[in-house]
Amino acid sequence: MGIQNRRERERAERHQLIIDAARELAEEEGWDAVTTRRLADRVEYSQPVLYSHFKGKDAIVRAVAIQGFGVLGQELRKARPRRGQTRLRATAEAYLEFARKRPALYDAMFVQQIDLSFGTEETPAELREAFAEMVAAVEPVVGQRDLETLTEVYWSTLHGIATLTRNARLRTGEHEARLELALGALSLAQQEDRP
Amino acid sequence: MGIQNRRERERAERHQLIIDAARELAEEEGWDAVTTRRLADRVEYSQPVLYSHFKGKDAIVRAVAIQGFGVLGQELRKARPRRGQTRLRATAEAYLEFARKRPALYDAMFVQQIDLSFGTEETPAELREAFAEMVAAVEPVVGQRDLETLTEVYWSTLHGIATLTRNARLRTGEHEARLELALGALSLAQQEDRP
DNA sequence: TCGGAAGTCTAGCGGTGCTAGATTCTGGAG
DNA sequence: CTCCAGAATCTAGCACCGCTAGACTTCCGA
Repeated sequence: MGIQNRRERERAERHQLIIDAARELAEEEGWDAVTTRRLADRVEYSQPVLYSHFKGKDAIVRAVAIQGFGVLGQELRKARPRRGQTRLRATAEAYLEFARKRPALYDAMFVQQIDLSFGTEETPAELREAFAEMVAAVEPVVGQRDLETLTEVYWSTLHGIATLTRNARLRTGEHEARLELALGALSLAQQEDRP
Repeated sequence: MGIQNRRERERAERHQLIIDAARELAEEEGWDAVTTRRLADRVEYSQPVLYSHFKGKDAIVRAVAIQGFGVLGQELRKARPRRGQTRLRATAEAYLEFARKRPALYDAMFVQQIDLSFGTEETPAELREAFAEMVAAVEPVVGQRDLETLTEVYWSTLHGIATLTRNARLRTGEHEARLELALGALSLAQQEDRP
């Protein structure tokens, strides 16, 4: 009994060890460098051990991505508006900073194909919670509009800025101006609604 | 002389044949299925022939992407506003339709890493022209704002919607509502500026 | 007619994700 | 303490990947 317990605990630890090693390797050298051989080397087990924990490489990336949503959720939760700053802006800045500072993690969450759908029953809690933070940020400016839809637009804008910036498709150095314009646009309707 | 001419012509035709075959294969089975072996099979030449035309596989994807921007530019140019529709909306709808109907092409342009930077001197004409169409769509609603920056925000929003929709990260069936909200937000400042 | 250049191919390198089957380790029964 | 079943782990290999050296074939011009 106790032995079984220890084994399960060790197994869970190794499971997490693999996920961490994959994330670290990706953050150091990009996802192209994350091969099953290098990953196995890093955790000091042979390749087949990976397959006793995950169905395949995709499942490992997927696990990294889900935990990435957990980290994103934390970052957004921590982002409290500074003096004179709206929550909409504080959250947006935190989101974009996350995308910029952890490109490999963001990649796993959004660029690598990992078959992770939102808004269905089996959506992991991490995803739901991160989305909830964005809903809360949008709520103060929603006005007459539909809250969830507006949040999706807000998120899309941030995601678009994040990815286009990364691919060098936007002018550099205009980051602040873009954010200003984007947030201004999303908020303005609120002012419109006031008499 | 005439012989040299014919050879160059044949070479150019084969160059385009390779690009078309790569695009078609990607559109049929996704970019994962585009291997140099299968591509060589399809154009009925051996692998090394590909390398006499392109530096490597990346260069082929890059060529597909650039021509993709050409197609996108055409689609946006064709998209004239219907009765009572703004150009901002007509262009947005054309953009999103392009992303939805040609996912593999859109992938090459934005998801596959192809080292294709915007806004520098060596930016291909196709990219510049597609961007110019978006600038023209945004111009009527720019108000006091900076035109290029607003276009980047517009583009980011569309790109975000396109990619998140594809990865099933947004609710299905709310497409129209999202677009309505997004375009409304981007346009509203214009009305604000009026006395 | 024939030599050389241009064009094209075969065969192979080191890598990939993944797995069958051999081997080692472990813990409880006798 | 010994032994063995089953769990845990590894070695070795498959079919495929991007890419290329070097052999071979084709064709033009002297």
